[in-house]
Amino acid sequence: MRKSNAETAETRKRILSIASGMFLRNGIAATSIADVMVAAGLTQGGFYRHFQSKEHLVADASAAAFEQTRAAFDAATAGKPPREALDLIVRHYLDQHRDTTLGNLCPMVNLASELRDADQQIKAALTDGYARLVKLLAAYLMRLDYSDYVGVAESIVSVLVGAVSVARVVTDAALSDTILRNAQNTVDLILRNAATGAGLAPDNRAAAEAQRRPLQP
Amino acid sequence: MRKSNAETAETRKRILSIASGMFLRNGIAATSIADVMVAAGLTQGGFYRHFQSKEHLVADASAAAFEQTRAAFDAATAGKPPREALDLIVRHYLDQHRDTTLGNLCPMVNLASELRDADQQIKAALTDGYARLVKLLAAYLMRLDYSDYVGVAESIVSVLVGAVSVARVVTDAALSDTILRNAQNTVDLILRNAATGAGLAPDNRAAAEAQRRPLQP
DNA sequence: TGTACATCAGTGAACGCGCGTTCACTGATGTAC
DNA sequence: TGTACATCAGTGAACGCGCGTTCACTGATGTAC
Repeated sequence: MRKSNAETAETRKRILSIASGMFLRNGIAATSIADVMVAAGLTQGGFYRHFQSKEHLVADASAAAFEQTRAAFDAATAGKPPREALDLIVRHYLDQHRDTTLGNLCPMVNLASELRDADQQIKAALTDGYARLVKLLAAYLMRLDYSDYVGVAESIVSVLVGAVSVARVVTDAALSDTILRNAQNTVDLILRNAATGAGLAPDNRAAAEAQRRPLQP
Repeated sequence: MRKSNAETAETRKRILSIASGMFLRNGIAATSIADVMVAAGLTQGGFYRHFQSKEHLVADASAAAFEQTRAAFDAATAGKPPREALDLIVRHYLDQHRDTTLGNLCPMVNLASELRDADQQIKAALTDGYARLVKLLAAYLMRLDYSDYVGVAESIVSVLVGAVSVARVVTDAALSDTILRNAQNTVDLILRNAATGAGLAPDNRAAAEAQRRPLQP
């Protein structure tokens, strides 16, 4: 029953994609290897022809999920003016709470606390994915002339991750909505008031200084 | 070997407190009933004299952890002027990343993704704890005359939760530090620029309007 | 191009382990008189 | 206050289950000649 090399590669990809979605939607501990393999139309024994262990799968699936999120944002915003692009990303990110499509689920929100004590390998994948996401935002912010564009990007991501995390755990749907709306307002406020390199309004000078705090306090 | 009623109540409290700390520090799935009971100086069989199930323990422990976080903030800030109190809370919250004392660990950060699909009972405990934390912040913000003080409090909590979540998962210590510093700056920026009811600087009028977006969009 | 052997994707059962939970039992505490 | 019985906190072993992983096996694919 050996499969051709092309088929094998595709099977691996299929397992990875299915696992990624199941991990994000249901959590890692709640998703067994057998669950994944059955969903992929295979039996659990075959898993180890493609991955060394569940941990390796988690690492690869996290990276894939991050890449998918990033790529979706990238595709949706390519060619758009930067401010509009940022708005789109923010809105899509906050939509995770309702729309649980694979492409719209970020591992940072959905797996963070479950992966807090995970392998270095797994955390490295998350770190890398996070850095890429920040980079994507930072590129737009740079074009909008923010002086500390990476810092602003990181701040925005913190707001997004925090809001969605909280919204997902809270039982009251109205409260979740409010939290997500407040997050959107906060991002707007950051974008309006963070320091830009050129054309600093006098009122923003102090904010600009604060934003530029030295790295070692 | 029956224990007196007073002793029994204290044993229950001890189990709860130990479990709370272990859940926050190591995660729920990684903490077994036996682990908790041994740490409490008992054997696992005795657990069920105090709690109906692990899920009940998780719900109670989450509530206890939230209450401890809130009480610690409350105690540390009582009597301080509101702006200073807010700064203290923010700094303490962000310190979770380094200082993993029980009183300094928030369930929202440390358990959120693990509890995403938990019992209604458990999520209700988290929702309640979150609401109390927001209320604490909102009380100070109200005294500082912010018009949407609850919204601003929720925004600040989102920033804090997000930043600590990300910082905990990222492998690069320097990156973690930067993220936490950016979060502090973001909170400062929010506090500087969110709309206040009285004495609105002309430059903040637009921000004030944006902040007051109607609840139903 | 064809042949012969090695490889290996996938199967399905089994293994071993840890975990939540149960249970019979013990003996000190609580309580009713 | 004292007595007699019921209660129940805590023990330690056992149960049952699900899970990650292993394994012997099958037969199609890859490869060396």
